[in-house]
Formats: sequence, structure tokens, C-alpha cells
Amino acid sequence: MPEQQETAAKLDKTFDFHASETRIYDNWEAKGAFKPGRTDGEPFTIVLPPPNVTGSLHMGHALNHTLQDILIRFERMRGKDVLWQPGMDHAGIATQMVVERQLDAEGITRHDLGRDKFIERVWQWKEESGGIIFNQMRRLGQSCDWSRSRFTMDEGFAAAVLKVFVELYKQDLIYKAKRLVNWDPKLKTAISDLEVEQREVNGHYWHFKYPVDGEEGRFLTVATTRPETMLGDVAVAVHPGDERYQDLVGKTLTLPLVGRTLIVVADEHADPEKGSGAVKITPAHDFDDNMVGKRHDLEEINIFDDEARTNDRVPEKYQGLDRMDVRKMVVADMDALGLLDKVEDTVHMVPYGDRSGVVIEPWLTDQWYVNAEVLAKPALEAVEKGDTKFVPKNWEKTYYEWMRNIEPWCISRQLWWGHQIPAWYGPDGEIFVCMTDDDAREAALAHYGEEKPLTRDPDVLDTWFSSALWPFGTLGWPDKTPELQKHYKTDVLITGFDIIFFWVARMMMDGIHFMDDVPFHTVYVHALVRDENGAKMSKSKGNVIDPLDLADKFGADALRFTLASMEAQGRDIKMSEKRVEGYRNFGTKLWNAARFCDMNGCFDNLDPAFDPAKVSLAVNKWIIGEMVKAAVDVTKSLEAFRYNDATAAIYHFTWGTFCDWYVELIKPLFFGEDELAKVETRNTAAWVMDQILKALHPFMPFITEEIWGSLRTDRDTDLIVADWPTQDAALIDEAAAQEINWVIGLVSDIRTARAEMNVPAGAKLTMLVQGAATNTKQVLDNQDDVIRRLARLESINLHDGVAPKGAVQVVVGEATCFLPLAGVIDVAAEKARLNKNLDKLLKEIGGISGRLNNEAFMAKAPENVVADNRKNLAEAEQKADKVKEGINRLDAMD
RNA sequence: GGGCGAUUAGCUCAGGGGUAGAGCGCUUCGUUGACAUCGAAGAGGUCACAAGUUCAAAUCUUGUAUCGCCCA
Repeated sequence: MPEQQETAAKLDKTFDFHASETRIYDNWEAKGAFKPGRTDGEPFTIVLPPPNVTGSLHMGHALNHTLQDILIRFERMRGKDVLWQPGMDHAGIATQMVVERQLDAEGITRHDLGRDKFIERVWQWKEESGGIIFNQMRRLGQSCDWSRSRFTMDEGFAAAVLKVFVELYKQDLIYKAKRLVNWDPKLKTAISDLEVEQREVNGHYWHFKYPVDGEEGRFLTVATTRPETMLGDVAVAVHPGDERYQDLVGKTLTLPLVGRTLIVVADEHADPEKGSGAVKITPAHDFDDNMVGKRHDLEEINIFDDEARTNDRVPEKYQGLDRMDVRKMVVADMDALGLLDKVEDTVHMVPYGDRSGVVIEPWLTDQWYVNAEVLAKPALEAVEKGDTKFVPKNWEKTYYEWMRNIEPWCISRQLWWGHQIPAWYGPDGEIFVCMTDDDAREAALAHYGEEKPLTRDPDVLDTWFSSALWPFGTLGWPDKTPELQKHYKTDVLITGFDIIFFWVARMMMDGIHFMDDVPFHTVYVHALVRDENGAKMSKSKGNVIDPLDLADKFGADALRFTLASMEAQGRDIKMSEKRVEGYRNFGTKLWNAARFCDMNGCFDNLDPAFDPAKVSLAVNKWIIGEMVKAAVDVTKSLEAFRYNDATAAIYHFTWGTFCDWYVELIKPLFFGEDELAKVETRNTAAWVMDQILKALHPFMPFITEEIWGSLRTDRDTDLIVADWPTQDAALIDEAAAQEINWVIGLVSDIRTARAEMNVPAGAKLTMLVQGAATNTKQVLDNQDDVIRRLARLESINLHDGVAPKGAVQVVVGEATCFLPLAGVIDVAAEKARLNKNLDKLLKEIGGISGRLNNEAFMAKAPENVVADNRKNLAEAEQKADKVKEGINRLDAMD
């Protein structure tokens, strides 16, 4: 006993993750385990979707990062030259908003500071408070190569971004144009379609009567949800096939309140079914109307300033007002004139800025655009050809849909924080797009023949414009670095579906355009993490679960395992604390199994030449084979991105096979006298434990590394860089599997019978076996100790002749086992139990024989299915006969 | 309006033509020399509905219903 306690000291009673996680992580990092650079393996590369510099870790990150780390650790153990490239995104609008809020608290605005000082402030903020997410990622064990971390505003990366801009401009793929954009009047910048959130809102349809010129008393009624825009109306459209208005096409109306003359045009845009069928046209403030305007060459009258307040293009009494105030005035004035026909309630979609939360105003401005259509074509083809695959595949449809209907991409933002557009303007408006100030001056000199003052475009680029070059920009492009050559294209991109358009599509475009190859061969699209009730987590709903809280409570391993096990393809994850708790318990289970092995000397005096192919005991052959099957399952599942299958395979093997059965099966050996058997079993247990630790490591890196390091002092490497478990099918021994599975079946059946017959758990019974075949007898002999221990039997004896009276009966294959209960057996209960068994068997027999008697089945079903059915039928019939015999015996006792 | 997905045990979800699965919860039993963060046993399901294909459908097809999400 004292000896055991001494060895047991290697592991405490449970894994203290609070005390261990940081130490383990720091050790990995200190040893450079996260760095790429091995020369003997294929590259394997993942770029981390760069989190916002303003961001802190939420459940979506935890999932996204964990899925990446699992693959990274898996491939690292498989010997690949692994690079997980981390970095951060400067997040133009979000970051600027954070710093502006700070300034606001100090009572100043960014304009008080000026651009340079403001940007200094942002950098200062970034150094102090930015990127806390990286430390949070460390806590979850993410093994990125932090030494290579990049920031989208870093000097080198910024130069790459400008280079992309300049190149695309030279190729006429970037241009400047005056168009309607989604204008955010709070942030005072253009935003892209994707940054606009369409919300369903309760509103009204106001029906206005516009007088027809030259026809006293005749009006054309138009309906609108935005009365204020009437001040910018230039026309009214009716459907060309709408007979009601045929005579009005080409005629004019007078716009009330303003007095402008409107023309009536025929255009498909007007829906005869909707409202009156006539629709007012405001080309400067509505995307559809703008198209109508283009088709009919209508004037675009902009009535708002950059804060969506009315400008001097509206009558004086409406000038300088907020759009909502103008709306009220217009409605009231129209009503007063008797021109308000009616007001209907309606539900309609209203665009909101996803950052600012205010109503977006379509507004005419000069902006820079990428001709996305041209870039999209090869990006589309790459997926069609299979150069890049989406997993699950159905996301390809989403990608196609968007790419095939792609719109010009507005890339300029009226912000200060970001990559300033490298365009300089001469006094006459001539544009010089160059990498640097000096280049621009030179170009201007060449153009004008003399020095002229230049001003740089004040706008910055959309943040996604820079993250589009993430997969090659982080590897050193435009320089041809060794990293770029080795690690581009990258292997897998792991991301949420919400940024397929924002980011994935744009990386595809830039990657193919600039690197002549897709940026990754696989895009794995994962689910959204929801709360326990299936609601999307959001701060405003207050249902956010902080992953770090869960990691504090149950350990990072438990959280990671939970996320992976819930990551079934194509379904959202409802996060539940109960699940995390369960996997914490799983870790404890593993921990204690390791303790058990340790206490029995499994990690002392190991045979360095131990060969799992050469073990002799069935139980050891069996567990080695089962281990290999589990390792194959985990491997195949990970290769197919089937995370939930991978976790299930290792979980069930570890708990359901190793702990529940193997550990129990070897106890008699450990407590027995056969030293040779002990040695073999210790070596086997140690070998299997190592395989488990390896296979589990990608999911639960901390506890596995801790066990790995604690049990033995003679390890060559840390677990993180150990080799992946063997999948050698030659280690699977079917005969041994059959023997042990038979034992497990027998023990389970006896336990069931005991429990159902209310035999006290502590009572040791004798067992008599009747009709056992030779090999069954052999197994009974081999496994006598084990069966007696696990089934709580005093003795096992062969029995011929008459069945003993008053015994519980268990039928296993050809044999019947009797457990005499010395008169205490409840005959009625035992009969009921056997009848229940019989019913089940008869039902099965009925089903199978029905099938086998069906001519069509026999003719058309594949041979192996027929053979299986025959076998199952024979087995069930044999068993049913034995059970019937048992029932008859009980009947005879009555 | 278009697209995608879901509907399987009390709950949360896997599975995907050949006997219906897991975790949690529940019931009964358990101080068995790793573990009560545990062990043993058990109850619990017309796989939403309808039609079709098939020797065989929870699984494939079509339709219906309900509920999500994305895009107009």
C-alpha cells in the first residue's frame, strides 16, 4: 500500500486546470512548438480570420478558433510543416468609433484634433487596449505562430494593400464614379451593401395626389413610404401596359409644395398591382428610382446633405431640417392642400447601418469602385472547377448566387482610420494613382511639364479591401518570400457563413488575380453559436455566454471538446453549460484511468522494445485492435471535417471501451500472481493510454499534455509534437475481439438478469453452464477470473443433465447459464422476465423470416444482406428455443 | 417572391436504404483496492404529415404543415 501511494502521487485526484493551463501553454510557446519550419513534411497552412482589433473573444470566435486549432494540432502531429498564421484587422469603422467615443468623453471631436493627431490617438489606443483577444485565444490553447502575427495596418501589409489598389487601377479594375451609395448619415461615410441590414419596420403608405397639367381637377395618385423624398421628385412612372394611364404617358404634372414640373414616364418598374399603380421617381434618393432615371435620362436632384438634412435644393421653408421633421411637414402641408388622398399602415423593409444603427440614406457621391464583375469571373470558375471546395457543399450555391449577381464594390470610406487611398489630384482634377507621395509628384511633373500642387484623396479603403489579400499579404507578398512560396495556396479556411460574401469571395478574387492560384483548396463553413434557447447571442438581448467564463468554470479542454462535439455540419449550435460540464467529467474520467494505470505500475520499467503486434493475451490484443479502430475513426472524421464524429469516436473508445471494460478486465491480472501477464498488460495499458492521449490531444490539449508529461520522465517530446496514433490494421485481431466481446456480452446479460431479479448487488452467486461448445468452454476457462469478478460470481462450473431448480437463466449463444438462487427466486418474476425476452426474440424472428419468405427479397436483395438475415434468424431461433426451454422448466415447477 | 435548412426519446442533438443512437434528465440499485466530476441496470421513439420509388424508406422523390436563416 505505501508503495501505491507513492506512485499515485504522480497525479492528484483531479486535473487542476486553473493551475496547469497557463504553465502548459507557456511551455509550448517557449519551446517554439507553434512555429513552422520543419523540412521533412508537407506544408499545412491556415490563416486565422483576423479578429477586429477592437474585439474580445465571443463564442463564435471560440468555435472558429477551436476548429482551426484541432486541424492544426492534428496535422502537426501527422508530421506536416504547420503554419497557423494569426493577425488582426484594423476594423476601420469600429475602431474609429471606439476612439471617437473616448474623445467624446473628453468633450472633443476628431476634427478638433485633426487627422494626424487623431490617427496617433488610434495607434495609442491600439497599443494599450487593442488585441486583448490574442491573450484570450491563448487561454483556450490556440496554437498559432504568434511570432508571425500581422496587423492590417502594419507598414508592410499596408504597402501591399496600396500595391493592390494601384495595380487594379492600372488595369482599369478600379475607377471613380458618382453614384448612389448607401450613406450612413451618422458616421458620414459610404458603406457597402453588405454593411446594410434590412429591417422590417411598421410604417405607412402615404397616398399623394399630384395634379395633371392642363387638366383641371385631374390628379395622379402616388404612394410612398418616404414622403420627404417628394421634394426631390422629377417624374412619375406608370407601367407601360397599364391601360388606366396610357393617355398620361409623356404628359406633365406639377409637384405640389415645390412647383417643379414632373414628367410621366412608362417604365416596367411601376407595379400596376401596388397602390395606385403609379410611382413617384426620386433618382437621387432611391436605388430603383435611380435606374428608372438612367433609363429615361432624368435629372438627379440631391436634396440632403451628409447628415441627411435638407439642403438648398428644396423650398426655403423645408431647408436645413432633419429628414424626419421634413416628413411630418410635407404630410401636414399636403393634407392642408387636400392632396393627401389616404394613409395606410404597412410593414416594409428599411435599411439600417449595421454599425451605426441609423437609417441609411441612398445618397449621390463620388466614390471609388472595384469592377467586381471582372474579378468575380475566375473566382466563380475556380469553385465550379473544384479548385476550391466548400464544406458543407451547399454553401457553394450561396457563393455562386452572390458572385453571379455581383455589383460594383464601393471601396472608399469617409473615415480617417484605415489605408488612405493612394490617389492624388492636380488642380484641374487630374488623378494620379501611385504608391507614394514622391511617385505622385513625379507623375504630375511628367503630366503637366511643371510642378503643380497636389492634394491626396482623404478617403480610406474599406477594411475588407485589405483583408481580401490576407492569405498572401501575411506571407510577405509582394516579396517572393520562402513562406509565400511554401505556404500559398493555404489549405483550409475556416469561417462562419456570414462572411462568405464579405471576405471569402473577395479573397478568392484577389488571390486568383494576384497569385494566379486560389487562396485555399477548402473553405469549411461552420455554424453559428446560439444560446440555449436557439436565439442568436447579442449584447442587446443580454443572452451572451462568455466562453472564458465557461473555460474558468470547466476548463478550456471541456469547452473545446464541447464546441467540437456540437459541430455537426450544417446545423447551428445551441450552447449548453450541461454539455460542457459533461465533457469536464470526461476529462476527469480519463485522468483517473491514467491514475489507475499509474498505480498499477504501468509507467514504470516499461519495455522500450514493446511491440503491440506481439502481445499474447486476448484482452490485450482486443484493446489494441479497438484502439486502432478508434484512431482510424478519428483520423477519417477529421480528414472529412466531421468534428462531431471525431469527438464521438475518441469519447466512446476512452470511456465506453477503455475505462468501462478494459480497466475492469485487467484488474484480475494486476491483482493476480502471473508476472508475465502483468508485464505484458502494463506495457499494453501504457501503449493504449499514449494512443488515447495522442488522439485526444487536438481536442483537449491541456489535460492530455499534462498526463503525458506527468506519467513518464523518459519522453522524447512533448505531446503537442508527438506522432499521431497508429492506424495499422494488422493490429486488429478478430479472434481476440470475438472472445472478449463474448465475455462482455455474458457479463452484461448476467448483470441485467441480476438487476431485474433484484439479486442484491453484493451477493455472490454460483453459475452452472449447460450445453457450452468446446470453444466456449475454452473461453470460460481463460476468462474465469474476469467473469467471476465482473458478474460477481463465486464459481463457474460446467453442468450436464437436468437443469437446477430455482435458477435464473441466461442464454448466451448455444449455452445456457443457470444462477441458482437457493429457493429465493421469485418464479413468477423470472417467468415474466423470460417471456419478455422471448417476445422480443419472436418479434425479431417474425420480421426476419417475413423477409426471407418474400420471393422478391430473395431475388433482389444483395447476397450479403440475405446471408446476414439468415445468420440473425438462426441465432434468434436458437436463443428463443433456449428461452422457451427455460420457461417450460419454470412451468414444470408450478 | 427566390434560395437554403430544420422537424428523430422528457430536453439538446447525431445518424442517413437492411434490427433506432448519444449526452443530459428520470427510475432502481451500489462505501466492489482509478474515478460519486463515479459504477450497474432500466424506462422512454408510428423518426412532423401524405403520396410515390424500392424486395426493403426514419433515410431517396414529390407535396403539405410548422419553425428558422439568407437574398430581393
